[in-house]
Amino acid sequence: MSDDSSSTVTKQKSTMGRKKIDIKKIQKTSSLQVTFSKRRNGLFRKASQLGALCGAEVAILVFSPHGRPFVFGHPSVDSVISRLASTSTNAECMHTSGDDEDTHSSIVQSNPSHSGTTHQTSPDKESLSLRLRIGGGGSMGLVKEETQEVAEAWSGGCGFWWDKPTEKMKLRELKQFKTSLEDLRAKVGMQLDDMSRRKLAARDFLGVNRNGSCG
Amino acid sequence: MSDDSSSTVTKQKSTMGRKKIDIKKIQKTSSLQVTFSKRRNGLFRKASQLGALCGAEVAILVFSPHGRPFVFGHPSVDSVISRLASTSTNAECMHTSGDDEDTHSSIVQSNPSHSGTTHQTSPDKESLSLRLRIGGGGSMGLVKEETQEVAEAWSGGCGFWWDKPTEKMKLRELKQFKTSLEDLRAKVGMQLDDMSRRKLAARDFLGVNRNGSCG
DNA sequence: AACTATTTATAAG
DNA sequence: TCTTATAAATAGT
Repeated sequence: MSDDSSSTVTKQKSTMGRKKIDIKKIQKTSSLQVTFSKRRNGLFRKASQLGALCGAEVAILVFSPHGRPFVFGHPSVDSVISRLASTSTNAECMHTSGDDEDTHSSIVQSNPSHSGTTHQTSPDKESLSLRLRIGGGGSMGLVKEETQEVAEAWSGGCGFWWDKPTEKMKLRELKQFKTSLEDLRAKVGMQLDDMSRRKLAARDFLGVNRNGSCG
Repeated sequence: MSDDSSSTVTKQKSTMGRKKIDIKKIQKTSSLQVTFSKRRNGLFRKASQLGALCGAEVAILVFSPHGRPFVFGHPSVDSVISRLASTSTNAECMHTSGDDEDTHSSIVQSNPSHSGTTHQTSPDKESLSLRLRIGGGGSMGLVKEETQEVAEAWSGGCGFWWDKPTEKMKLRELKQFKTSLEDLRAKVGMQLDDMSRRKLAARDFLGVNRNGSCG
């Protein structure tokens, strides 16, 4: 706000400011990492806001250029995936689009099981050796310190989680994840049959070519 | 840039401009829908850019407040989900990253199968009766008209897709999705066993309570 | 990791 | 849906 620009001294710009870039693969490794990190955070922030603002459920999986996975979920990844699984049981539609720089790959719609917004599960902290390299933080005056810790404990590590899972994982959550997967497996199994049936029915209904593209 | 504010006529602002809002559940239904739509698009755009810029793979699932699912994937949802599934099964080591500042729920790490960026499947448009209510797009001077159309066709329906799936779906993709699910089912199955084993081993190694919370 | 000048995203209308 | 003023995200330092 207040800036005595009336002064004679020329305040030279300390930075050039943000520059426009085109959406092409970044080549420079260092900036690639920085950008990935920044934008991943930005993406998750947006997702979080979408969830909070609209009561939407969101799950995001990201594989870094190096192949490292990052997951975001609101209220949780498991819940969203489970919901998709159950959703898919009754359903069938999907579509893919594609182009390159600014595009969505596919958009799917399914059934509304519950429209209520379950908010984020509170991070029950009964971690084992969770606080390994919590460090970080700093100027964040927010209430989600707890989540913060958990997230960092998850992301910062040198081994992969399935190798030394307990080093930074809550056994409770491991169990939950397992349950979730079992559930998913069961649902997927049902869905496969269900889908086959529906697909055939749909094809029949439409009377479309029952020769090639949709066997 | 150029604005002759020196003129006597007061150019009254046509809009009040963007206002700051707090990230709480929007109550007004109409603005909820508008906001959801805008922000979902924004989220997908960001995800797309992350993929293009960094060669990352991204998958997003969103359930609208009404329960309608929207999916985004780069290069495709299936590929990312499959990768997650397979990821959990193998193992190798790498280094860390880890930082976070806003609100993620959880972050997981896994193995780098391939760091290359498989780019998006080309949009073979052989939809059935896809263009039902395409309407839309007017002043969009971009190359993604197609994507735009598709997105609208998907989101702007009044019925649910599982009710009238074939109205906007490619049977070919249904088949692909099924295959993908079969694959996922298999992988999940393996992972479950793998996880059980590892969990027990880890528990043993740590000597933690083998009574309650981690059955 | 902090800082800004800018570009983008968007709340209102 | 289209515009506009402003809030936010972020590229480069």
